[in-house]
Amino acid sequence: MSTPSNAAVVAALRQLVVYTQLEDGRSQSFRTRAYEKAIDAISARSEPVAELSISELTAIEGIGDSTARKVKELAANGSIGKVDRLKERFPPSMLELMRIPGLGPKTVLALQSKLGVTDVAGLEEAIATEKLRTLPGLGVKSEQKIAGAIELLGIHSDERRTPVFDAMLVARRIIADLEASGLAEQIEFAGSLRRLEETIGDVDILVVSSHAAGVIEAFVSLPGVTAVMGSGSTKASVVVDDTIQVDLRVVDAGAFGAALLYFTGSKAHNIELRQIALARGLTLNEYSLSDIESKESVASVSEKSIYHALDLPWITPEIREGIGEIGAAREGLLPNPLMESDIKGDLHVHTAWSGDGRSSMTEMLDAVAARGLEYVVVTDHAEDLAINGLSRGEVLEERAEIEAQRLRLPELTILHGAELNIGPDGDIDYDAEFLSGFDFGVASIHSHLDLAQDRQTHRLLAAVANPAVNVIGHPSGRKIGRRPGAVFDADAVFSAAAENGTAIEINSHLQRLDLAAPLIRQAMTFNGLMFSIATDSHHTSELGNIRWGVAQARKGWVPAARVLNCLTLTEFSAFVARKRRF
DNA sequence: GCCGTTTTCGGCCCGACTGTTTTCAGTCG
Repeated sequence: MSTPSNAAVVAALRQLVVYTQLEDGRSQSFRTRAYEKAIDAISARSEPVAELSISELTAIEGIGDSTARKVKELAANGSIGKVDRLKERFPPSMLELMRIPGLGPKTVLALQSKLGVTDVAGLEEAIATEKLRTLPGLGVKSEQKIAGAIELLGIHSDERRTPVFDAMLVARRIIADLEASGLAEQIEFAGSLRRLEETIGDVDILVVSSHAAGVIEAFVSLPGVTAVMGSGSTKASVVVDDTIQVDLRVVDAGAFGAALLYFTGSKAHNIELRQIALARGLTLNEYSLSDIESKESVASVSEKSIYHALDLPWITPEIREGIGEIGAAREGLLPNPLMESDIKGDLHVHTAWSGDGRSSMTEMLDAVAARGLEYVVVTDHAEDLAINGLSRGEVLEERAEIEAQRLRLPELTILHGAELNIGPDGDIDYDAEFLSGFDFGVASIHSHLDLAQDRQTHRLLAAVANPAVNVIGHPSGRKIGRRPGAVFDADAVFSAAAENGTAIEINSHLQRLDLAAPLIRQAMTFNGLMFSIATDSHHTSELGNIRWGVAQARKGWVPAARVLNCLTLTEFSAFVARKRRF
C-alpha cells in the first residue's frame, strides 16, 4: 500500500473530528480540539508524515501518542480503527448533515434518535412533513432556516473552499464598496485571507466605525449580496455572488488591535495567547487585553501593544497557526518579519516582447523605477515556448532596446535575462554560447506537470546545475485550486540548489504562491539556499503583487538575509557572477 | 487527547447571534 499523502492524513483526521463530535455530543471537546491541533500541525509540514516513526510524530508539537498511532494505523491499514467503529454507529451520511450550516452535533444526534433521520433526503422529508419542529428547541423558524441552508449546501463545506486569489477579489470589492459608504473610518480584511492561506472558507472583514448600525445596513445591502445569513448590532454574515460567505464585524477604534487579532486568528493561535494571558492574571477577548481582577484594560488599540503586554514580539499574521510560533517568539527564534521595503529588485518581469506580455518595455521599466526599486531583470520568454517566446534575433533586438533604456533610466540597474523553459528532460532553450550572452536566467517548468516524481526531480536537478540558470521560477507550476503542481524530491532539489548557488523563486501571484509555504520551510533548512521573491509581472499592474510574495516568504519564516533580491546590488551581482561560469 | 517556568494529573479561551427560551442551549468563529 502506498503511503498516504499529508492531505489524505488530514482528510482522515477531519473525519475523525466530526465522528468524535457526534460521539461526544458536542462540537468542542478537548479530544476534538486536540485532533484539530494535530491537523494544523500536519498541514504545515511538507514531508509525508505517514512515513515518520511514532517518536518522530510525537516530537511534533500538537501530536501525541494517540494521534501518532492513528496516523500509523492509517498508513498500515488504509483506515483508522476508531473511525471504522464510529461509522457503525453513525452512517457517513450524517457527516453530510453536520456540514449544513446551523446543524451541530446535538441537533444531528436528535435527528437520528428522535426521527430516525440520518441523511439529507430524510431531513428534507422531515421538514416537508413538519416533523422537524417537534424536536426540542426547534420551531418553525429553525425549520425554514435549515431548509434554506440545505439549498446552500456545499458553499460552506471544506470541499468548497475558495482559492485565495478569488477570495481576495471579493474582499477588495466589498472593501471598496464599504469605503464608498463613507461610514467606515478604517477597513481591513482579516481571517485566513490575512494569514494568506491558500484557500479561504469565509472572507472576514473588520470595520472601525462609530456608526455600527449604518455599516451593517450598508453591508447587507451591497450589490452582489445574494443571501443574508445573519445580522446583529455589531456583526453580520452574507453570501456574495452565491459562492462565498463574507463576515463583517464593526468595532470602536479603541478596540481595533484586539479585534484584528481576534478576527485574524488562527483559532489555535488565539487560544494559546489567551492561555498565556490567563497565566498572568489577564484575559484576552476581541475588545481588549485586560486585568481579570480590576477589569482594567492593559492593551487594545494595536496588535503590537497586546503582544508586547504578553512579553512577545509582534507575530506576523501569516505564521499565526498555533503550531509553535508563539514558543519560538518567546525564545527569540522568529526572524524579523520581512517587509516589502526590504525588496530591492524584481528578478522576473515580462514585457510586450513576450507574446503574453501586456506592457511595453518603457511602461514596465518606468513602473519599476516608480516603485523605487534599484534593479530589475527583464525575463521575457525564450524560444522553446513557441507562442510567447523570443527568437534569437528578437533577443538581440531586445538587448539593444535595453541598452537604450539604461541611458534613459540611469538610476535603475537593468539586467537582460530570460525566462527559460525547462523541458521534460531538463534541457533549456538556446545553446550555451547564446545563453552566456544573458546577464541572468530564470528557468521554469510550463508543461509536463504530471511526470513521475523521479523524472520531475531529474528535470529540475538538470536545470539547477545549468550555469545559465540563476533562479528556478515557480518551481511546482501549480495554480491554486486549478491545477496541482509537479511533485519532486524537494530535499534533492533544494540541496543541489544550495550547492550550485541557484535561487528558488517564491512567485508572488496569488494564483501561484509557488513555492508553497511548507516547502519554503523545508527549503529554509538548507544552509546557503537563497530565495527570489518575484512578481512574474506581465503587466505593470502586477508589480504590486510583490506584497503577496513577501507575505508568502514570511509564511515560510524567511528572513531578509535569505532573499536574493533583498541584497544590495553589489552582493546580488556577486551571487549571480559566481554561478554564471560557462 | 495533549502537555508541563506551579502540573506525569488535572487542567484546557471567549463572546455574538439565533431561536426558543422567560434564563438558556446550540452553533459559529
